[in-house]
Amino acid sequence: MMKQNLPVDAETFHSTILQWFEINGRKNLPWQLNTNSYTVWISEVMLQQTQVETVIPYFLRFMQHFPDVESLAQAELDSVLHFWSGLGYYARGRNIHQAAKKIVSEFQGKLPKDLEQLQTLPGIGRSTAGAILSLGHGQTASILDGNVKRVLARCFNIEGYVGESKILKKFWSIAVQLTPNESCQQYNQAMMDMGSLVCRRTKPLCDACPVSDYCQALKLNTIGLLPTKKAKKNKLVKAHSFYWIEDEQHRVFLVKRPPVGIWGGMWCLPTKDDLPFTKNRIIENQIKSTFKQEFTHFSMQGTIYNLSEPMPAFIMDAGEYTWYDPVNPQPLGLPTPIANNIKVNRHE
DNA sequence: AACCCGGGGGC
DNA sequence: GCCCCAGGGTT
Repeated sequence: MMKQNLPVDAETFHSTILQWFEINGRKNLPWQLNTNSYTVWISEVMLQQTQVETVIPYFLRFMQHFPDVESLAQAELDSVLHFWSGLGYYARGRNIHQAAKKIVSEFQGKLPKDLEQLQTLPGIGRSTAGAILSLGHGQTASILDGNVKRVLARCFNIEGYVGESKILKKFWSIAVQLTPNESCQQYNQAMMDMGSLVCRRTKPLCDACPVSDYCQALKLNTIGLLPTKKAKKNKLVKAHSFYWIEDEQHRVFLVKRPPVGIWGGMWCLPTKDDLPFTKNRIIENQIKSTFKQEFTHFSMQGTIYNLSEPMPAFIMDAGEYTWYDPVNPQPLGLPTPIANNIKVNRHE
């Protein structure tokens, strides 16, 4: 892996971090008492997407009922998920149960002491494997959780979203270079504590930071920009056509949309799907109006076409429909852009 | 309401 | 290898 020149001497960095940890680090969390690879594993998986304070009671209950790998492996999945209930990301609970069975059947009931073997267990990736090795087995191994990423991003001014594989490799490269052979356990714990207690996502406590002297982001005033956020995904713009059909009383033809999917169950101007016969009858200059509606995953560019020809009889075979009087409207659910356009375009 | 978080899984 | 997903907490 490409070596990068770090703007700080690694040993100086370690001793500063460890010194801070002695005084300020977390040392009395439930999984830090009687620590073993099993407690590290369970707590680290719980901590993957959940904060320390939330995890504590779950961890204690879990340990009471599943004190070791064997008890977990023998448990019913329902029981495991029961004690996971409320933590979220229930795949973690399923994974932990599956992994326990595998540990019993393939690893003699003991968590492997090898990075690659650990990662064959469901729910254990590179960072969690590193945590189990360093915190649980006292070995030298690197970790890279969200807190460590934040500390590294700022301290070494690493730009780029960590979701990109290129950037992730860069983070791992630096994390590995900084991982000390001495006191690796304390160092890893210290980096996580630093990230969550000092180098916080918002309102970081730079005055209390042990490495503020080396912090590139502090020097460059980029703390607030790092770590780089996920780029706003440019949404797909989808063009949708709607058709405006009026009867003699200037009522507008609406159809009820399918119960699921976008605007499920709402009343809407008909689309091509509702009026397949429209295909050859649309004349471009008959556009009545256009609108744009933003959704989470896409933007809808809507075009409403006039369709003033006499209604073919077979339209009555269409799905659920109604004639909607915009002046004295029925109490129906209409999507906002459709309702707005009907209001604007209604015949007075 | 937007954003965050490690790993799994589909493609 | 890339992208999306899960869900409760924080801001």
